[in-house]
Amino acid sequence: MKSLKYAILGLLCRHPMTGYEIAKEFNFELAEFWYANHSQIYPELKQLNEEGLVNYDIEISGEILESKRYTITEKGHSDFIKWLHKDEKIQKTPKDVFRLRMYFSGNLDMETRIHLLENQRMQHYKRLNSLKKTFEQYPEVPPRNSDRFGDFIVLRGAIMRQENIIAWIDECIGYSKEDAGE
Amino acid sequence: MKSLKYAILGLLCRHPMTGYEIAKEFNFELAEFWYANHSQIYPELKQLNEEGLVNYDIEISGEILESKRYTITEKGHSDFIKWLHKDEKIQKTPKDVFRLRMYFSGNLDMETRIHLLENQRMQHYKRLNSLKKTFEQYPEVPPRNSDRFGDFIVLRGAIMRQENIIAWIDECIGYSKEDAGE
DNA sequence: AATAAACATGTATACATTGACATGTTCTCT
DNA sequence: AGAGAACATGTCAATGTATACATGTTTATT
Repeated sequence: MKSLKYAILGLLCRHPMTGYEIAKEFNFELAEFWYANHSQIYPELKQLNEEGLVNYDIEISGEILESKRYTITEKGHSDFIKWLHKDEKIQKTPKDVFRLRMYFSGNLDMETRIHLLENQRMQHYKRLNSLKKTFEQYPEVPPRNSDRFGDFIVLRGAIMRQENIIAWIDECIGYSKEDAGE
Repeated sequence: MKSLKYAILGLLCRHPMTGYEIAKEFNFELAEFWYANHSQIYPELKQLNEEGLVNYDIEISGEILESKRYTITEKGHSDFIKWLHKDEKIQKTPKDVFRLRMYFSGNLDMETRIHLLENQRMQHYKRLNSLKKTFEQYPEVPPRNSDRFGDFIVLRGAIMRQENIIAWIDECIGYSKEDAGE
């Protein structure tokens, strides 16, 4: 696996970053498909440094506050590129607690079932809108070789995924309401 | 979270099962949204038994081969129903290694990028077809209160998800090929 | 001047998950 | 009669992840 390793190396390919900045990326922009807390990132950076895949320079803010700005090494870069080229089996479909609930929804009365579905729908809808807002930053498809192209297609994928979940929930609500009067 | 606990209790709500049978479910039918190995299931069943949520009877096959058939207790049932009723925040969007790759695809030449996309597409397409095959078992929507209704909507969701991933990959291929001649 | 938010880095504990180790029985097919 | 698949249950070690613990500085706001 070791995907975190490559997620970090990939970011450092773009430009040098501190652990703090990487953690921020993993909790905002990238969060649509990857995330990690700083408690995972700092030890990982330490290890990558020991393996010679990254170096760092210490920067001082103000009087004494230190931060380590990590730079990818040549070895780190080639490791990353190698990983990026690998053909991959599609991953196991992700665990989904809500689908697990719906799988067992025969144990719920129709009212509760619809309530749960509509609650999820509402939340996914909000999320979709916030993604669409972000998407407005791209009035056109960015150049295919820029970093922004990667950002763009992944964001587009997140929107499509979100719309699809909502469509599924709508279908479920529809099925549940069908002949509900009988 | 302890979702595994409720996944198991939910199955046992339907009818008594052995650990082996539960493991099979988690690696076939349910695998579209949940899975676990037997190495996780057996200890979990042991604990559920200690908590008084399940009981078991020992069955003998042949001469000596023992299997434990687990039954849900009243406490187990009410615990499960309580969990099933809970409103939930939507879960974090799942990690996705392929999207991570595509996020960094600016580092790949166009040929490799399209190759990776088409490879994923092919695999997802196969998966979609096998889901559709399973779906043929449902010529109509099962009764809303049957267990099969849960199976049905979750399978429908899996198909929609799969179609959506393929649509996204097609978009990505389209964007990548656009003005590729320049 | 005080407070809160953001910057900055780390460790520790608990839990979840995977894959291997470990052992044996029963059934089905050839 | 033998082989292989399926049945059946468990443990262990390593890895991955989440949450909390721990400590402090700098910047922006009031």
